[in-house]
Amino acid sequence: MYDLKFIRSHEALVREAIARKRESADLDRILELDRRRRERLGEVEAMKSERNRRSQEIGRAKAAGREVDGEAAAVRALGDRIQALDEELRGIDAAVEDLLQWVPNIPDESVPIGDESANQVVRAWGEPRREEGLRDHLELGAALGILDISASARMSGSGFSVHLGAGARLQRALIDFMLDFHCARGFREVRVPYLTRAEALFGCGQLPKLHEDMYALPAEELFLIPTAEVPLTNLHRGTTLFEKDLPIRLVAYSPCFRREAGAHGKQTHGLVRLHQFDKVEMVKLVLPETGADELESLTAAAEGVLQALGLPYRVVLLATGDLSFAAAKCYDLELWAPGEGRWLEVSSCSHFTDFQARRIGLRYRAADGKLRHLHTLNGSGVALPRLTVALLEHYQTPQGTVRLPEALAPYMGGLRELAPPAGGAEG
RNA sequence: GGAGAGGUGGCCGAGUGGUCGAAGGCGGCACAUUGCUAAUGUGUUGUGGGCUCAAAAGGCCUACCGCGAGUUCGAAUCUCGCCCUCUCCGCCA
Repeated sequence: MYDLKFIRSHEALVREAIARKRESADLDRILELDRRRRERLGEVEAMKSERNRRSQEIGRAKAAGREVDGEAAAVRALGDRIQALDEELRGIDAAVEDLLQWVPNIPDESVPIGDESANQVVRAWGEPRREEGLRDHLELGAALGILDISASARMSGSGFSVHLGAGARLQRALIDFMLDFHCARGFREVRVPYLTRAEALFGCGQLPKLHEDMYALPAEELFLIPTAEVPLTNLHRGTTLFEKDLPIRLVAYSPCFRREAGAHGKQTHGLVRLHQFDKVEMVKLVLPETGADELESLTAAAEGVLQALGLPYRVVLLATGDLSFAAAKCYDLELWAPGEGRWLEVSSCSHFTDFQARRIGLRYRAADGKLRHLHTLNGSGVALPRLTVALLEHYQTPQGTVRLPEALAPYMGGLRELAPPAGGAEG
């Protein structure tokens, strides 16, 4: 969130950002309210100054034994007028606050302008399999006895999944593998709450915009997290860090909960879009001047996972219209899913500049002694269900088995291949 | 869930109606001094907002002692609500 001072002095930039991100923040109204606010503020502060001065005089007069009733009554009247003005001011502040929440982050200069069609594939890795007759993950999962979507549907409805046997272990193995992978590269493992308050979500920019996508527990005033980004980014909420403590690189596993309101359709079958899914998430808190580089290395970290698993992917630089509300720049990582015959987004690596830091109250004391907001970044490293889709579909063999990447062997108890259950027994 | 205690500046910790943005200490910074990255001395050191200034510096004003209301001429200090922490009891994976 930007403050009024910034918006006042960067009006054109903000106006452009709103348009390019296809947001609808009412900048004119904000600027008008800002003018009114400063006008009123000047008045009320002058009156407060007077009240303070006269109150002190009353104190001195009383100490000297003089009578003060008349003056006290006069100051009281002044106080009443202050109260009325303050109330008006509070109203203006609240209105401005409401409007400010809808002002999006400004896209970085390197971000292509336009809608989804302006997204740029910046690089690709690996050879996508494109033969005919490849099975999709649902067929493979059923044949191998490791995935049962209808079982989850019976108890929870659509948008959930049940993994069985080696399939369940595969999920656990992937989580462990990814956590180890990132920890070995300087990220600190964190275990986080899966329920947070609205403030934490607001800080990340999930609220107010994505309210409809959130699972809420009204009785507790808590929300199920849509991603571990929320607890990780809020880890140091409201504190002042020292420059020497930065960068802070965090990684956490968490389940993620999303209502995905209105998202049901043909491209969401199987594990492609779920209400609950597992994800390993990275978050960085960094110095502003290193933000751009940190985004590149963050993206590289997520790519590292995919490379270690030998899965073909491509990196997409999102255009302004596709960029999320709080992001200034974002790379999506997409895995090739041969059975689906399409690319699936498994990671989103974003640089939020100081947008989240302002909302969360994340500052650091710079070497020159000044307080500044730091920069936040996050990236999936990576999301499990679609990774599973790509893995099953990519490593399927003509024999109906699925080979497992060598990197997972230690996490699978040495198992190197998923095979259909023998004699119809359960896997 | 019940009973009690408490939340003050980067940290520790005083402060129960006025001159308190807040003693003292630690830490930080500057200078001085000492035969050296130690010790000592002196000074300095919060944040947000508004106005002023071409800008910066500076200056003036205002707000902030967990959060929000209230009492009062005047609130860190009194009252109410909320949040959080700690201790004891209960419950519990």
